[in-house]
Amino acid sequence: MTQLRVLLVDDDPLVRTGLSMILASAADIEVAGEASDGDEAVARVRATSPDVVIMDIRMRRMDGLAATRAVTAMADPPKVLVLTTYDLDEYVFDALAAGASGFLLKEGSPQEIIAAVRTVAKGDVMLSPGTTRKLVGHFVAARANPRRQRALTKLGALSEREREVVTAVAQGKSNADIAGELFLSEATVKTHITRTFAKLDVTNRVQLTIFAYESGMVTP
Amino acid sequence: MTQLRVLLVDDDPLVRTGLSMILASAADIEVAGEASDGDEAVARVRATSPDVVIMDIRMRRMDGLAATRAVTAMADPPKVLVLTTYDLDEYVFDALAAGASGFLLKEGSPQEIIAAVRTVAKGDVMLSPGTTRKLVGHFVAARANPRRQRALTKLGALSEREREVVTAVAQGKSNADIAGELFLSEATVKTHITRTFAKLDVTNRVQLTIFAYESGMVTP
DNA sequence: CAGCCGTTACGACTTTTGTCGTAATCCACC
DNA sequence: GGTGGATTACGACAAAAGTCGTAACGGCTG
Repeated sequence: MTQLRVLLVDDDPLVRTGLSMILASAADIEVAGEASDGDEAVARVRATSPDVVIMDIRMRRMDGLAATRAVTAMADPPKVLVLTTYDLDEYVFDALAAGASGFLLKEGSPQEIIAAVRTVAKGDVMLSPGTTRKLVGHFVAARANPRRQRALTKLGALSEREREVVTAVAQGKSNADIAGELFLSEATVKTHITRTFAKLDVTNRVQLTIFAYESGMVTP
Repeated sequence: MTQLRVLLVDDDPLVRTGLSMILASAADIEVAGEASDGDEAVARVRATSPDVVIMDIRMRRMDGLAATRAVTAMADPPKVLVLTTYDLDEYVFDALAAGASGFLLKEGSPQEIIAAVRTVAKGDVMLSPGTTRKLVGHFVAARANPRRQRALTKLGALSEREREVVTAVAQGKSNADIAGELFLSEATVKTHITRTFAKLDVTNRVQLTIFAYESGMVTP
């Protein structure tokens, strides 16, 4: 097994030194380089292709988020471990979206830091308990929200044909479009639509579209 | 610190015995009871109010998901640790939505099982690396999808007024409604809307609504 | 300061959407 | 075997949405 090569990116030399010393104590980890801002980080990644990048989120010049995006967009990208001061930072979700594999609290113990590097290196995600909870919360909220539940029960009231029509409406199609697609007259399409208005308790096709989105019938 | 009281729910007595023996080896954990199906589980929770319920997901009678929902809906609910055979089971997300705090693989080591109980007992979420990755993947997919990105750039082209109008449209309001709300004539509202059609590259208000949802301007 | 662009504003006209009354068809249940 | 409810179907009419031409106003720039 070869060494895990790590690139440190932080505009504070002290932080870099600290991390460097901590990582040096792990036999399987090697510091492959350092950078003090985002632009430099991208260049160093290109030059040294490390396994893991430890990236401060707040930096001058290109910020950590942009740098994370840039780095993870490269071919055969390294894993990015984001360095934050506070857990539950608002940046956390943005960082995940930017391609980060995990977070490192600046006050983390040496063991935690080393463990985090190993975790992301092997392809796992390293989240704090709080972040995980928040992520689950997001997910659950999106799926369990009461409006969605109500929407789902109503959905059962629709016939097959009506569901087809609703789906088409929710894609922004005109009645004429839908009629052509389903081989109906426009008049019939309208009947179907009006019936769904009553069943779903809405008054126009925009509200029908909103319903379709809330129920998960169609998705963004 | 008092003992962590655990209720075991599995229709296989052997599994219950195994778990019971493993948990007995932890000084801070005590098995408060056992149940062999969902209905019984709900009754035992009510009777013994445990801190943690270890719940098999596949059971006769009331299944584990329904039981999880029932249990977490109670007042001062216990944490539910779901017992699954395979990681990345499809049930995983349903279980989270049902209120589970974590998952336990049936092949987990005794230490892992004990650690999981302690983790959920203190309010943290216990996910396997694979599940966490999947969850993050979901989240990232929802936020980083290219359509959303395109939508966001177009959003910048709208004036303040236009954004107000679009938001109102995407809530299913009629032009007359919007005119009243913003103190405009209906004609003016129409002008604004038509202008946004051009800017956002859509042809009717349903598509405008779809845009608003995709861009995150309004959410379900 | 004149000219220009973008925003806000309006009304007349056209097109699309939505309502209503009506009817044929199918299926379940008496 | 028929009766009633749900589904699918249509057209005529009313209402809303959308188009177009036009114009006032503010700010910015040459």
